Amino acid sequence: MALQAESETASDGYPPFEGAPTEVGVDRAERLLAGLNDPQREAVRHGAGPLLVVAGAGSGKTRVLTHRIAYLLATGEARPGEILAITFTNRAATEMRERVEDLVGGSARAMWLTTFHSACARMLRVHAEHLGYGRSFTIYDEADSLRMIKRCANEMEVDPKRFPARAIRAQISGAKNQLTDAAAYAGAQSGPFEEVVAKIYELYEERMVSANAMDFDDLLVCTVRMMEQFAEVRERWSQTFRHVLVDEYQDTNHAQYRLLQLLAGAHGDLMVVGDEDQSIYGFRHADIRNILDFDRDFPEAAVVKLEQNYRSTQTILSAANAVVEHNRDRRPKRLWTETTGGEPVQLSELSDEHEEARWVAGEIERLSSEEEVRREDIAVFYRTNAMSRVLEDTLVRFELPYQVIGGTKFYERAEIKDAVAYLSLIANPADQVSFGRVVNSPRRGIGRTSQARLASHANTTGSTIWDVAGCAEEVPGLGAAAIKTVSRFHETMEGLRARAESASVAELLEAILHETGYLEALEAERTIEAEGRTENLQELVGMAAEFDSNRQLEGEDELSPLEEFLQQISLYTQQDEIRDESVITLMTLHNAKGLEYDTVFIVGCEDGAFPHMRALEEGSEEEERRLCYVGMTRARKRLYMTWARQRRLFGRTSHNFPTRFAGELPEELTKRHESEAGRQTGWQAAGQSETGQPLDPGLTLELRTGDDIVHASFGDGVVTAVEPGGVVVVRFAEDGSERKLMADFAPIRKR
DNA sequence: TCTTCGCGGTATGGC
DNA sequence: ACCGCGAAGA
Repeated sequence: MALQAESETASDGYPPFEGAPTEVGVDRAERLLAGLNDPQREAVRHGAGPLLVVAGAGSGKTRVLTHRIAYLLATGEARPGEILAITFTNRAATEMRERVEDLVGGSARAMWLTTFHSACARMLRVHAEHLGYGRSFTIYDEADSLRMIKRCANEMEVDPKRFPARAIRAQISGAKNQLTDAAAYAGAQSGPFEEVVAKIYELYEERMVSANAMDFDDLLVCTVRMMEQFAEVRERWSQTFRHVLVDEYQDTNHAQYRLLQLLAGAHGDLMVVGDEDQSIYGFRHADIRNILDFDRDFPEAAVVKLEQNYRSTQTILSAANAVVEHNRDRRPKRLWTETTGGEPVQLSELSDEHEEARWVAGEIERLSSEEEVRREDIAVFYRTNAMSRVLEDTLVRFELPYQVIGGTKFYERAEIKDAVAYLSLIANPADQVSFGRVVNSPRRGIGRTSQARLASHANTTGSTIWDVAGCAEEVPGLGAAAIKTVSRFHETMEGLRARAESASVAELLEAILHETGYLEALEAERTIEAEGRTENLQELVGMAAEFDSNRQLEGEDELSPLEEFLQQISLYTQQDEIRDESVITLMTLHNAKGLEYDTVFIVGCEDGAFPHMRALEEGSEEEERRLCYVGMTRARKRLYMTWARQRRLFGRTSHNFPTRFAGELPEELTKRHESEAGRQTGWQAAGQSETGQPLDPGLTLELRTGDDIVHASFGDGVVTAVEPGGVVVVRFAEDGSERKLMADFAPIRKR
């Protein structure tokens, strides 16, 4: 087991080769198969046609993907430029590239080893004109797109209270991922909300084209549309990419599915790797049916199952299996490993989030001193980012170094967004949202009203916001002072734009920060926060400089350096964060996918938090369970799950019961632990009344508004509301507090 | 017309 | 804890 797991990251030791079908190549092909188990080998050697690899957690799927790529080259079935391998995150793409390079050397450069979104962006740059876009379109992140939605809603005089922009955006995003365009959506509308969305959808599309901007969904949707409408474009790419490989197929949505059909439909050389038990992106419109129905969509598809796990102990695997087997949407599958036994899964009950954090920190200290566990082999996972706060505070007090992956992202900081917006505006003068972001930042006295006039003039005349700013005196209603400042701003930006032709990205960025007065305004603030912002901006300049120097080496001709830099950072999020060595890692469960650690803590294992209430309301209990499965299977040797009876979140205290998934752990694989403080307060385990007798779940299900109940700890109360997901709201007589309880689990009784 | 201040509502997950 | 909004002051 150790042998294979270790060699995964190491080079296989062969010199690089260029994939010609020579005798040496054949020899190499054989050697590529040497370290693989039978199903892995079958997947790597698979001939032409569709292939589904159902790869359980830790079964070596990246190994199969990379070895298959190398194998295709070694046998001469593919040349490097014919390979398109798609992952979901940049992190996964980077890892794949490194490992392919280890196997085949420099020829990996000619391959597209990338994410769906950046592959689409790259293809769209080439053909943007087909869809009415310019090739230097800006990519809007969620916040940018939300701003645009708000503008549209405002313009349409939609009441933001009745129809929140976020809800509208979500609805439009959902439609796009189903490849439903504005016209089709309008035709199918069925209520006041949908009517509003239909109107805004149409205007939004229009405004996005005028701003020469695409949101994340557009990248996929536009690529699909382009290939559907222009046969020559489709043929060009499907002929280029004779071999398409997709990682994490269970997370594809409908648009991505359609894209793969268009790309690989003709030749059918499509290999998808995935695991329905790890499908955790339903909220992003991922469709688990894609993987479950793959062999129906592609009747001639071969299916290979990888069930041997090279990561975890049998105890951890059995526990994870036991949990996920409660799901219905899955193929029968059981992970196994050659190593038997292992430490039991430890389930700990703590009184509140502080005690939980102290307990985790204490256990980490104990592991480091008694068992010589290294800190970099330890990770703590939580369901929501907000839970990292208390953990961080506690780790600081314990003087345990840690890093947080995700959370507040570098690129979401206001000053970074401002700087990037300046760059975007220079690359794409039509970009209304970026213009709106920077025109009054630093403060120039161009407020809401003036901005609205500029935007409205641009929309009515059909010219770009940049050109409107260039002749501000023509804008109706704009005051004399505003005309002056806008013109000055336009002049400054024109100068910077001219500079962009020759300057490097870092030079341009520095010039922007100085000449627009941005840095000056920050310095004038004389606060600690402003200092931090300045440092962040310096960091960004440093990143640009690094980009510039790397680029001179690589040299890609399709895009200008500025455009490429912008594309990179708009499609890049926290996963490329510098991974610190020798510290404990904190992250959300979603972020944990694809990673592994010797020791894993999953904190906040409480019903309502995990599974999350919102998820339960949406009917995604199975997805939450998969998330649990993903978290558990990250652990190599030791797995801890903790829950807190009380937790303060967003200023409210919730009273909790352990996650339902804990109840699905086999007793013989679990070790339960309850804190001292826990015993003092005398609470009972979930699902039991004050007498220790389990409550009849059927009884609690019948609760209605107005029912009088008795709670084991809070005493008498009255049901004030019954919510979806088995939740009841109870107002207690003793202190007048209102609490949400899980009817099936709370120690309550009808009176 | 712009800015600042205080209020209330809202709060999963991430390319 | 954060944002957007309205009111009030400059």
